[in-house]
Amino acid sequence: MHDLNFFRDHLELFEQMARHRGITLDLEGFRALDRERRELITAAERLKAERNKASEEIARRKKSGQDAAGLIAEMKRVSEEIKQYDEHIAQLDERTREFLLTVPNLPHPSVPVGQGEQDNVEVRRWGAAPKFSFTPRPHWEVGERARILDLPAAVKIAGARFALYVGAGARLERALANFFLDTHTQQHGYTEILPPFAANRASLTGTGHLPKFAADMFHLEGTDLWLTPTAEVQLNNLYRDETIDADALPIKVCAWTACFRSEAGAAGKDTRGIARQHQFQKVELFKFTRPESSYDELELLVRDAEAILQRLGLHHRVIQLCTADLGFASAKTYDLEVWLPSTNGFKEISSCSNCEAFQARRSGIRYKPKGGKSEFVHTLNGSGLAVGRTWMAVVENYQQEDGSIVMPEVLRPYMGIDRIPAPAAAKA
RNA sequence: GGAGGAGUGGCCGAGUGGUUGAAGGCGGCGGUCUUGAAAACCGUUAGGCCCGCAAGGGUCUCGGGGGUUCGAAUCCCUCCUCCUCCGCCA
Repeated sequence: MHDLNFFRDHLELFEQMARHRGITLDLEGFRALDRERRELITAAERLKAERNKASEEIARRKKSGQDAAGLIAEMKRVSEEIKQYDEHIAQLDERTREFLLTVPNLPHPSVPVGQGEQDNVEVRRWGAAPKFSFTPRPHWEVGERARILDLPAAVKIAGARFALYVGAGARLERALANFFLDTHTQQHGYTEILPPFAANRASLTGTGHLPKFAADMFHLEGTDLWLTPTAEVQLNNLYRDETIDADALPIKVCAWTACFRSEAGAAGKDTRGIARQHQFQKVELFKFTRPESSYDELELLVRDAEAILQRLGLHHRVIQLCTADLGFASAKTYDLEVWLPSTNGFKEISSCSNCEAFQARRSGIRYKPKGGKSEFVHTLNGSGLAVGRTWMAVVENYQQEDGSIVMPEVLRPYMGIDRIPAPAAAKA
């Protein structure tokens, strides 16, 4: 959310932002609403000042035994009037807030202006696509042959867009999550958090998931709880409505969680395999930083996520999103895309964003510099990485002609085996 | 799930309808003193919003929301959180 005063004073900035993001903002409506609201506040406060003065006078008169009945009667009328004003103002406040909550963040000047995905910019590539002496199979075929993935069972238990892993497949999921967490905590300096998998309205509003994206989440009926769509929500809200000690910054935390997404509007997209699920695991990276260092920290965050792909030996590239593709709360985003042989292309596996003070303002997360006034921190988040999609990438990139899957070196201690055996040897 | 108790400023802690945005203490900041420091002493020490070029003025905030009243930290309702006891349970 943007600061109301800043928004009012820089409408031209927001007009440009809307154009660059390809959205519409009713700025004229805002102007009228804002003007009316301020006029009413001024009028109401004038009456309140009058009432406060009169109340003192009443107290004085009563103390000295004088009559105050006339004044009291008059103030009764004034109070009625104030009540009318306050009710009207509350309505306008709510409308202002609702409007402001739907205004996305301003892109950083370094973000390329674009119309859509096609205008994203490739920043760098790492590694090379593996060469196969046979036609590589998609991960669901490899997984079914090796009997480590049972999608029909998941459909029976829960429905479409759920997955069920078996044996070494289940262990691979667990191995990946552990490898991610160990790397980030032991080598990259993040503190591990294991948060609730559900979050309330206030938390989801803080990150920007509510009110605008309610349809993308699973709401727990009859409660104020939603299944978390990403641990970004929980990690951001670790410090909601708190002032962080300046010396503690930057704070780096990471969390493994399940994530739940309704994927409304994604019908027909990624229907085969496990690329797009209602439930998936993810290790999330999150930073609270001082404003002046947040962009340096973003570069480091991307490197932390990339390091995982590199240690797994997976070919990937880094993409900078253009203005039109930028997420609601983000001022600048890099996506990491991993090579998937079956598609002969790249697939998103991580998204790393600097939200600047956008979330911090919504969530009330401040820090107090030495001798200065408290200010909002900057928040950054990134996947490090999506576990299910990494599972896909490992299975596809390390598949062998006989159907076995070689384990990358770094996973072997976690897996206890060098390769997931070929189908013939994989009898259940 | 049942029965009680509690939520005041950065922290502790007064305050039960009328100059209380809130005593006092601690902490923080500035100063006096000191070669320096400590101690002592003096002063200072929330934020949001509205009007205003500014200086400044006004208003709101004592867990959240609502109500009673001319006036609420103080009375009433409701919700949330924490604590104690009982029950249940992985």
